[in-house]
Order: sequence, then structure tokens, then C-alpha cells
Amino acid sequence: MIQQRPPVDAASAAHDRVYRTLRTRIMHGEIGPGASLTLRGIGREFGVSMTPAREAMRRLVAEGALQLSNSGRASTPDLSQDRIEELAALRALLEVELASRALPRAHMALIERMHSINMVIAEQVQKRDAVGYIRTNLEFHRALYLRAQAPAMLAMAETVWLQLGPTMRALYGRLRRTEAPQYHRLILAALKAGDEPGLRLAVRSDVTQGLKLLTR
Amino acid sequence: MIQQRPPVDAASAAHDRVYRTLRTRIMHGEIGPGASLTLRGIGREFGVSMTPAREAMRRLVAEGALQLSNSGRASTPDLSQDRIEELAALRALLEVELASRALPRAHMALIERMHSINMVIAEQVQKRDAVGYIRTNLEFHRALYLRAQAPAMLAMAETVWLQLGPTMRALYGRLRRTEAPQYHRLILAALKAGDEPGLRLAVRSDVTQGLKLLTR
DNA sequence: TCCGGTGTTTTGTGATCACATGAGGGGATG
DNA sequence: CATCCCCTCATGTGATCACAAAACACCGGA
Repeated sequence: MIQQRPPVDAASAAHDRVYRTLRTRIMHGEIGPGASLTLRGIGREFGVSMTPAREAMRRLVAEGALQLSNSGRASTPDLSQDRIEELAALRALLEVELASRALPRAHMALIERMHSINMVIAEQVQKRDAVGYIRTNLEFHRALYLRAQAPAMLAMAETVWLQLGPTMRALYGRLRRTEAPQYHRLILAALKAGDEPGLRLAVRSDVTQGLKLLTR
Repeated sequence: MIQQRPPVDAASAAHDRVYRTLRTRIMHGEIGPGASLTLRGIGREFGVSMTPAREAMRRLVAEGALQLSNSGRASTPDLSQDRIEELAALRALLEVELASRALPRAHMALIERMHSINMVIAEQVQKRDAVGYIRTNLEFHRALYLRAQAPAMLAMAETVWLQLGPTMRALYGRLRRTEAPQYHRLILAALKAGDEPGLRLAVRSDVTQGLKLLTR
């Protein structure tokens, strides 16, 4: 079966489509830690050959979304506790700064949108929808950080999210919670009040709370 | 010419060798901003086919070391001033934290080694060796940050170095300086004294000094 | 029942090729 | 002399194949 499908630009190229799909899957915790991916398997799923599958995989490995065994096998990372703590510290470092930069640009429309996103989070927590919870939680944070006008910094934060994706899934899957994240309310209150120290503290607390549930 | 060279592991694979060589070249400023790379050109230089050249290029693009035009052409990034400021802020954020974490583990042997590295920097500044200066300067910082025992954080800092590589070259190439970086002495003094606030300030100053020379 | 060896299958790596597209150059026209 | 157009060549993309090595399953012996 010889098919030459000529994509017009990189955004619609096969390797990019594979990359974006897998990236979203991993970031949202749809794949558990330690799961292994094969080039031919990916190619079969997406209806492409090994070449674009390999490029997508390499890209994900470069971002830390996948790790390679010594023989070239790729799998989602199974993070050690030290690594989890380090990535949480990175999240705190980057996201506190992003929130602080976004604060002067956060108007009422944004705060209202974040509030409505938070409502969706509450629903998903009640429905025990772990993947939906992770996705909407990231959406909440990203809505704020986009206002920071700092694309490189946001990209780094997303890379950390990506590395934590499978672990977050495993964590929240074990977790039995019924209430929405408490610190999101603090974030919204600090945003309304224009309280920068309060915002920094609220973001830092929100980011590190998940870690505390794991370490104990 | 059909040759099948079977590498035993990923570290000795052709694509990895190409990747590491290009990465070092970009990080050290051996390639100016805006220079374009072609798959066949890379393959010709390294004696490999387009396949490993493409994998190396994708990896470098994922790390921000290269940027893609809308038609898939890769070139070293020509950063806007906003982006340069953002990356400098990221360096400050990450490296201050790395230095702070390394401080309790910085023994006399490390400080002496950093001092001798600083001597080499002084020589290279006098010889107007821009590439050597960048390389040795990074070695100075990395020697310290390795003690922080935070591999993910160090990897992020190196990613920022990588993105700034070509721009740094262009910057220091225009720069006419005769003395070694002043803030390195402050860093060493703070390390000897165990002075954490002083160390944070010294690292932040050292990281952001290059930016100031550009913005004015 | 558990362990080691052997043959088979799966998997990653790299080379090569066809194809469409974009870039660059040369010439004609204003 | 500048500008637009067309043609050619170079370049990225994706498919396919050969090969080696790792993983796996199976089986016999202790």
C-alpha cells in the first residue's frame, strides 16, 4: 500500500498530529506510569508508518514525557519520590512567577471564566472523573498563566505538567476526595483583591498540596 | 552504498551522536542566530542518512535550540528582545534556586575548582575567545549546580542556555571586555561565607548582567 | 516446582526512495 | 533600474525494507 499524502505545513503533518495526540493523552493522565509504547503500535493506531511515529516519540522523549530504556524502548516515566518532589518545586517556582506576572493583567472577565472552570472541576471531582479533573485543573491554571505574556515560561510549566501526567493520574486515582480544590478559591480571592503576596502563597499551596498527599 | 551499522545502545546511536554534537555547538555559540540547517547537509557532514539527522533535528526543535519555519526549514532562533528578557528571567529564577540548593553541599574542593575555572575564563576574555568564554562560563555554573542534586531543574536551566546560545555568541562577539565577570567573585565569596542571601543576589546579578548590556 | 537454555517473535535503527512544496535565480517587461 | 513571473533545484515528509538485538515463550532438567 503505497500512499503519498502531502501535508501542506508542519501543523497538519502526520508526525505532528501523532505528537499532539500522545502529548495530550500523557499530560491528562490517560496513560498510567510505566506503560510502554512501540513504534509499530503507534503507527498502527494512527494509520501511519514508523517514521512519523518515531519523530513524535523522540519529541516526547526530549520533553521528558517519555523515558527510554537502554535498548530504545519508550515508556511513560515511573517517577521516584525525589523526582516528584523536585518537579513539584519546579511547578511552584514557575507558576508562582507566572501568576505574579499575570496579576496586573487579570481583569474581571478572566476571573469569571476561572470561576466557571472551577465549577466544572467540582463536578468532575464528584463524578470521580480523574482524567477530566486533571484536564480541567490544567485549564484553570493555563487560563491565568496565559495572561502573563511569557510563552517560554509557560512552555516550561507545561513540560513539568507533562512529566507529572502519568503520576498524577495514579495519585488522583487512589485519592478519595469529594470537595473541589480549596486553594483555587484562595487564588480567585487574591486575584479579585489584587493581593500579590496572597496570590503567590495561594498558587504555591495549590501546587504543592498534591505532593503532600503522596509523601505521607 | 548499503551499510548497516548496528549500535549497541542509544548513547552510541548515530542520531544521538549527531544530536549531542549539534547541541554542544549551539549551546556554546558556535552557530550564529538565524543560521539554517538542512537534513541532507547534516547527514553529509556526519556521514549518515537523513533519518538520524531528522531525529536529532526534531529533538533540538523540541528543546527550543532550533525553530522551524512554516515549511519545515530549521534554523537557529533569532530572538526578539522580549524573548531574551524572558529567558534571562528564567535563568535567574532557576539558577538562583539551584545555587541555593547547592550551597549546603559546596565544600572547599568545589570552590577551589570553580576558582580555577574562573581563571580560565579570565584568560579567554583576554584572548577575545567568545566560544571558549561561553563554554567555560557554563562550566563554572554547572559545577555549582550539579551539587544541588536536582537533575530536572538543571536540565531546564540547560535548556534555557541552549536557547540563548546563538544570541549569546552574537552578543559577546560585539562586546569589548577585558576583565573577567565581576559577579563570579561575589559568588565565590558568598559560597565561602555560607551566605545564602548574598549567593542568591550574586547569581541573579551575574545572570542578568549580560541582558543589561544588550537592552541599552 | 523452579531454573536455565533455546528458538521465535517483536522491536528499534538506519538507509533509500518517491513525491510535493517552497525557495532561489534568471529573464522579460514596465 | 525595479518588479513580476516562471522554471529549476533543493528540501522536508512519509513509506518501505534489511538487519541486529532485545524480549518472550516454551521446554527440558534438576
